[in-house]
Amino acid sequence: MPITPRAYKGMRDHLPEAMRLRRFITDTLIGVLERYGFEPLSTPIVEYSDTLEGKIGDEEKLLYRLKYGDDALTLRYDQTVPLARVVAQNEGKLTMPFKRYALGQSFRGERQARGRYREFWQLDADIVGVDSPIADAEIVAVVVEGLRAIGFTGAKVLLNHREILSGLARVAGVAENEAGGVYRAIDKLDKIGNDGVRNELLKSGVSAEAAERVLHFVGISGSVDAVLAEMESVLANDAPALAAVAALRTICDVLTSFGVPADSFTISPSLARGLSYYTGCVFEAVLDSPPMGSLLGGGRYDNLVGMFSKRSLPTVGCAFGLERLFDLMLELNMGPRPERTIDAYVTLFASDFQNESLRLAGELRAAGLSVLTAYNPVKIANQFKEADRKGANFALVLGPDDLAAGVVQLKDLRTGEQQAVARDAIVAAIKTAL
RNA sequence: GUGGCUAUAGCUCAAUGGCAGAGCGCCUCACUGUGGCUGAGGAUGUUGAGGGUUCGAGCCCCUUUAGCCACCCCA
Repeated sequence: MPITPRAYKGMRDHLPEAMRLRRFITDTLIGVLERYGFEPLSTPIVEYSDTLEGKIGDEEKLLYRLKYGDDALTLRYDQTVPLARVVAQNEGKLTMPFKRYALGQSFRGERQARGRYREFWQLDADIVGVDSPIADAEIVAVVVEGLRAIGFTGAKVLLNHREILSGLARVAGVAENEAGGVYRAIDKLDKIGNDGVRNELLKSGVSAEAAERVLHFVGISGSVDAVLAEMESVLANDAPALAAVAALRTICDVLTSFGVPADSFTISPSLARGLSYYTGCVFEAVLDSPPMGSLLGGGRYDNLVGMFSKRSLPTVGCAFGLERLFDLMLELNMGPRPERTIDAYVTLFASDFQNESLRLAGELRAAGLSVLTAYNPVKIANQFKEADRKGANFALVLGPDDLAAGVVQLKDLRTGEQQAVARDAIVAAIKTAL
């Protein structure tokens, strides 16, 4: 009795057509990262459980646990904790600052929702071991450039800073234990509007007066310079928050120096992005048009990567979530058009001549072309049909007449034009016609 | 975690409780050395799974699985 074939819930197969788009996304992004000097890193999908435990609080029930003999193992749920482990384990071999990118899947047993899967691929980029705002700016630049390179030309990065939020809470007179509720509330500003945020603030116990101060602050808008200046005047007496404003100013200056377009980044006082482990700047990439939610996020977390190390390892990074980018690009019909990926399809005329055809295929492959051959000398029309469907640019025929004449029939499947090409000139003919 | 919606051919979807269909795709032929276009023909279903009501269930009821949407939460 055959069982019903099905992929495990929350996990997906990617057929060749989908994989071509996914490869386009990751190849393009990696190209950008390598221009910024990021180096590739790969770590195992499985870690000892004690490496991952205790890092994400009550989310631990989402972890996939494995047992192999006496080994307690866990599938990684992100690529940041493994980064911390590998950095600590190889301190002598890595020169700081360490700029690495890592492409791979992570696993969380979450209930499925739009854009959220139990197996998800991310391309993480982090700069470890330096607290310079230049590093923050590099990460933001990579995000802008990367998103635009894969086709999100309207992508924009919203910037804020953890210490500015803390300073806001202090200046507005919000009790320390209410600050979390404030961050959660203001992060929804775009979604629920001013009144919605006010309700949430009051509901979480913030005084009406403090709520109004918070609302005024998150309403600050305008050019980068104007927003930063206004923030400074509101935060006038809060030294850590003022330092954070200065850091944001430097980041924006550096972005401008890098040539990052001014319309691709802005300061957003309402951006909170969770709170968990960010310690410095935080950012989020959004789409202006069409208006979509967050594309990806990132920021500075100075206490995370050093957790297995004696040294302090300030880190800034981001993670391109492949699932979200992929789903969006499919939905918006983005990405390169399906293209022909096979250079040549060599037909088999008859078993008697198949060695000649296969020898020809071998020569084409040796010349660097991607080549398919027929496997059975079925009716030639069907072989042409298959060549077309597989996306071959050319179909080649070596029949008895051609062998006698010392030629190969070369048909361009894109134009329908066919010519007889001398057997020893065939590689050159294909290469020039490609 | 809460609430709602959906599941029918490979795909997108129809079908008053009464013979399971269409479009696209697929296969064959027109065309025994030439794909796409056109025309003619053909195949395809345990109606997600399990149970129940009924003379009779794709349709109604229960259970289950999976997916989608909103909320919650959030790397």
